[in-house]
Amino acid sequence: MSKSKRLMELMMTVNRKRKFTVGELAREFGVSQRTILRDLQELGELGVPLYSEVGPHGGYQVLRERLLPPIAFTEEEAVSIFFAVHALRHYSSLPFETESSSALKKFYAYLPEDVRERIDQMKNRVDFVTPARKAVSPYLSILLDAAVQQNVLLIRYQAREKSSDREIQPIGIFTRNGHWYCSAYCYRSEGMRVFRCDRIHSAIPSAAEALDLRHIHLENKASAGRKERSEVRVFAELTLEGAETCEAEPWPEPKLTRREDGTGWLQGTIAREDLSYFARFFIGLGGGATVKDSPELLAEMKAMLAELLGKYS
Amino acid sequence: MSKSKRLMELMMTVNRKRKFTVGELAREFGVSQRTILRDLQELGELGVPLYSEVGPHGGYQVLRERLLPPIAFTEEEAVSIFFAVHALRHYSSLPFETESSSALKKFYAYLPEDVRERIDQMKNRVDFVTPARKAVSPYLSILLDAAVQQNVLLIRYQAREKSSDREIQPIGIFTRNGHWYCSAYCYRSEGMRVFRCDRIHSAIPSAAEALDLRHIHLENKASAGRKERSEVRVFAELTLEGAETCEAEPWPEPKLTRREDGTGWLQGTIAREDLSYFARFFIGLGGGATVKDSPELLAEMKAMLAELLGKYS
DNA sequence: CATAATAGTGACAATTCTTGTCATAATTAA
DNA sequence: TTAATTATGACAAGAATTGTCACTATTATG
Repeated sequence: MSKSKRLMELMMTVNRKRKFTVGELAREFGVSQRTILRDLQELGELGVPLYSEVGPHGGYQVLRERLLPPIAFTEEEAVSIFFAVHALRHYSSLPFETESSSALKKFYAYLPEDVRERIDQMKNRVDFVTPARKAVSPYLSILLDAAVQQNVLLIRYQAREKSSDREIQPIGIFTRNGHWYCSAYCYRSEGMRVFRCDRIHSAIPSAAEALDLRHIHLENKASAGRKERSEVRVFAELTLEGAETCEAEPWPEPKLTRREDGTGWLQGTIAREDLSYFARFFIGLGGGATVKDSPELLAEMKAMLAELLGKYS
Repeated sequence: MSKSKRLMELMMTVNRKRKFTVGELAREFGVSQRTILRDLQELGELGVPLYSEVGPHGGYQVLRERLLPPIAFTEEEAVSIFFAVHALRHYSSLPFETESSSALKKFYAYLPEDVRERIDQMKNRVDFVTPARKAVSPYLSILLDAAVQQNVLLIRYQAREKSSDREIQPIGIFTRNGHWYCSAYCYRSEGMRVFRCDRIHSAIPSAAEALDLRHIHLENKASAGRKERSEVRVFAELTLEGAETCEAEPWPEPKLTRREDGTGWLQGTIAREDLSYFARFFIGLGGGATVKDSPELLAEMKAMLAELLGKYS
């Protein structure tokens, strides 16, 4: 094998393994240790961040940076990647150490000129908008780590006026409409809950024993067992416009069903404590929704409407 | 320069230029043509898809696939890129030839094992949600092309019940909350308008002469001149919750201002034709907003509230 | 402390690779 | 036809690569 080829393969091998020794590579490539040493030095000069330690259990390591081997991307693929990463700029908080802008710069810098030109032309003409929120969520990576490792956290959570401490076991985090949320099993309410991450004002590891919830994740969390609680039925008829607005809502319940013509209905049960939330939601739909059920919800809505009407008279 | 280094740089150079000749490279690298020829053959053996044609205006070309040269990404950067591209899967329509999933596969396949493991662990625990819409927007790439090239399109647009034909000159497209929108200068209303792309039922090139709107793009379109139309003032006091909801809204007007404590106010002017939209919006804010101005808006809101109250009595 | 496992250096000679040069084909657009 | 291209082969000078050997230095472990 020629030296050039060996160097390329060495680069890949070295990136694949986190740690390795000179002898190991020498055997693998069928050359002498001396040669590998020389090769490694050359790789270092070419920019691969190598670090070595002598002694038993010593050896070479590639530092935090990994060289991504040459990947064949088509122009379209490169454009997709660019805009996907570009879209992340709207987020004020991310669960990773916001390295996305440096990644984007590198990626952009290495693209062929003509693809770069195409991107430049498109940059101000395509956008993936996310509402820019001022609220930051400093605990995203802690929550995510806890979800991955299935640890229990003790959080201080600010709900409306009052703040409370609770132990939660995160299932995952997600962002919607500019806010970050954390799905978690809440030990206080003994069920799955969704917390808005910018309302979590502290998060520390808890000593509590974790439940085995490894099989539950963001895709299937709806099926997680929940404690019985006071629930009320909901049924609402929707116009086309009303149905479209509901489509954008994240809740698993009540469920939206749509007819051929675009209209539809919402049906399901909600927690009694969410009554006022849904009352306001349906009022916000205006003529787009006609709530038929339940009486409690209708009563809440009427009260709210009367109050508003009073306010503006 | 050693051969290995030259080969690496050659790979990058070759990917940057679309077309090149042997003599060109020989001059650039300061070696003989014979050497470059040998190098190119070696690059070919290493997987770079080279293609050559003899004769005048012949030369070498890199085929459709471009090799992205080895880029040093940190682990965090690679993770960011992965999740950014991963998030695109929520979109049913994209303005590029949806190559994002193949890009993702390649990218994933080439990552070092341990980063891949980390991603696997996080995959079901982080998500960037976008409401899944059923409506598709088949004209996205046509609209985008028109925006880039500043062409005029004749579209058939379905607004509420009636559909109409209009000539527009697209400024750009953007997605929010699961819908795609197109900002464009509308020749019929002689001003900037935003169209929902899934309501565009045809789009063909128009013979009309394009205006010079090259300086206008998504970031600054608000400043584009608009036709005089009947406007009404808006002023509303907002609680913290109300302000947060407003923050997520896309309109440039009325403007949101926030105080230290999180509360704030909305102030500005809106088109008279949007009155009922805003009336409903403010009603949806419930106690979160107290509208103070203008009388027309208040009247509209009162009427709407009364109607809703009547509906549920 | 001794030992073994590591990395790291230097020198040298044998070998292999690389490079430029020259000669020559083949192809093709203009 | 001509000029601009790629393409190939041969050869010799020179440069680079490689393995070997002999060292040194560092450090975890028993």
